[in-house]
Amino acid sequence: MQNISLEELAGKAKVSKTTASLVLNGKGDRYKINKDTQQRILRVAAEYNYRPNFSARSLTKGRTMTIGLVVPNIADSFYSNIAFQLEQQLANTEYQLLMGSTRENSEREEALINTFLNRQVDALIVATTQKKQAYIERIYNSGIPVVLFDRHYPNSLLPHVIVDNYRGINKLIHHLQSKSRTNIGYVGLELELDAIKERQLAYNDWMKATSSPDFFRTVHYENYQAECEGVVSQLLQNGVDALLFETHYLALEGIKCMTSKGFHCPDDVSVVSFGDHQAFSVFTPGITVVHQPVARIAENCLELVFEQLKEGGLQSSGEIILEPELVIRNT
Amino acid sequence: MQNISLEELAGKAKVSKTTASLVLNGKGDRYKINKDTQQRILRVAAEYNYRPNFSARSLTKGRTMTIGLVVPNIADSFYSNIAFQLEQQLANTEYQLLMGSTRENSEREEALINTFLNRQVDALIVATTQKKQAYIERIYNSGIPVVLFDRHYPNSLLPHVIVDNYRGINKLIHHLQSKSRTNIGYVGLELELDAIKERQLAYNDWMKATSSPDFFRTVHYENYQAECEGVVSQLLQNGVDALLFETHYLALEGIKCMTSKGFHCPDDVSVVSFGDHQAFSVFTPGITVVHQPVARIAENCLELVFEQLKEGGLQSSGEIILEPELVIRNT
DNA sequence: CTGAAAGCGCTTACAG
DNA sequence: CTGAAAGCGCTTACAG
Repeated sequence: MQNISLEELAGKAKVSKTTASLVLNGKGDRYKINKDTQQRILRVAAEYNYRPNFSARSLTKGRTMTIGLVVPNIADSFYSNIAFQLEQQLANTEYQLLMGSTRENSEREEALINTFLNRQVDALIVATTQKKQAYIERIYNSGIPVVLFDRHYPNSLLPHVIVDNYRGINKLIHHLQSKSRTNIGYVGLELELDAIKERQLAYNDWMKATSSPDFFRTVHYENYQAECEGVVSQLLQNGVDALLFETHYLALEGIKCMTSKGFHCPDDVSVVSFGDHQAFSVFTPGITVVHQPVARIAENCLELVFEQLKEGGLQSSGEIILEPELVIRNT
Repeated sequence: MQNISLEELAGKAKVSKTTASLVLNGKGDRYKINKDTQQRILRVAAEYNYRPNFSARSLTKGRTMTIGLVVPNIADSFYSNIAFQLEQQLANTEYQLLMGSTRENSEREEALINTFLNRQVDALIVATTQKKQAYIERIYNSGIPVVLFDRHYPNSLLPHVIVDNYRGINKLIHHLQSKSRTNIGYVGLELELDAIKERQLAYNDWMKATSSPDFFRTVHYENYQAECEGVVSQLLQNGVDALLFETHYLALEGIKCMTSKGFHCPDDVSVVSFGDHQAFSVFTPGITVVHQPVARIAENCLELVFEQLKEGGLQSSGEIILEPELVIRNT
């Protein structure tokens, strides 16, 4: 098990480091190394369980075969699913994922990216706090592949894969209307994120267009549990007949509050959510949601990464907008 | 942004690489480098945004400051929470996490560990499929720090932090009994894991001791959703008044089936789960669970890692058994 | 077909 | 107080 070096390996196989290295890297045939010699080298390598030193290889090749993943919270089911997908799709490549959570803190985001850069990751996939545009652009412009997902910077050339947030909310509202709900409460987050703003805009546009009552409410990310409770009970008193949650964890919190107050879903008030969650198909009634295509998002992120890693660099526009899909359940 | 090397940096600061390296690594005072010289070096470093090449440093120091985390599934809330905790607790250290999912496939586990080892991770934290004892022991014995969590190998010296599975199930059963439930159905997994066996043993011991009817059932990991449905509806027909699920995702699936069949919880049948889930406090009624102390598990894993990394190596027994905590909700 | 040698970018004895 | 030099373990032109 104890690592032997290329040099020792070469010694035992009675060849030079060059030859050993060539063979071990599958270039034996190309360099017309004797079959016997090749066999010998391979045998010795197997026998001593030779592990090429990754740091040394990275140093000479200038690549670490590592991709840095930065998300707000890896314990959040959306991001952990993205991580899982990325990892699975990367499983048959040489790439590995290094990851970290920002907890929506932009300082932590910068520190994390910085750490990853210090480690010479070959690319960065980040769900940004959207407060580090200049910093990330500087990195991107210095030649390091970057792809943003879930959140992006409008008016920026940074490659990104996002979901059509506006349409997502629209779909939810239309669905609710088809169920004859008109007093639709909206529970969102107080965050400076474009993805969030888009969702809120969709609701507000609808509200104005239909002259619906203003049941638009937001809570703070850091204290969403407590605030959500307050907002929901207030909305309930105001007589909403539907509650639209901007994100899955708000919906979870909201449902908790609703049922604790004895309100029934969907009879009293219908609940829908932007973003799915394992629990939503388990609840009775099942919660209708707009689903974010996790596997597709991961796939597209990697496509953009590899496109940048390739010779000519990014060829496409670098913008991928996915359609969120309405999953109709019982609400 | 373009990286400059130590050599260039030294050139610009008009010192040798040695001096620059010393100062940059905070050893300036120890080596009594002139204050002025130090200032100059630091200034140049800042000006050119010097990033020491991590691969080069790893190569010379023989350490990568990287810990490999191997779990069955990073999208599983239990493991993603562990990952989050590890990452947060590691945030003020130089260590980073590299992670991968085995999907309970032991071949994939070996491949993953192998990849991590190729990358010279400094330590391994793994929730093993429990089919790779010899392989992992060989690694451990070769001097690489390893800590197992969630699953371990009984009769092995591999350091591990686990939960008292037997007691966990016991607590759940006692709780159910205190609610006067006697026909307790058990839904578990068909997996060769000690953690699982312990849970099942606890149920079976209780069953025999109390001459309770045999409502012990298992499903296959790969097809648990479909099979769970079958098992649960059968148990329901058999007239159980309580359902004990061996793990959170089985409970989720079971509840779905139960409610779809019109059974009410806890009136008709009370549901409890080994392992908590975000949804369980949202459901009405709240699901009583035995909670796995995620933060403590992560903390203890790191303690064992660092103990092994330290000079003398492991001093403690290397076995940490945590108590699962009963969280009583409405069931 | 195969080897000697340079180089990747650091750190750290060793000198002075 | 500071520098020249060796060495970490690879890869890859360059020779022959």
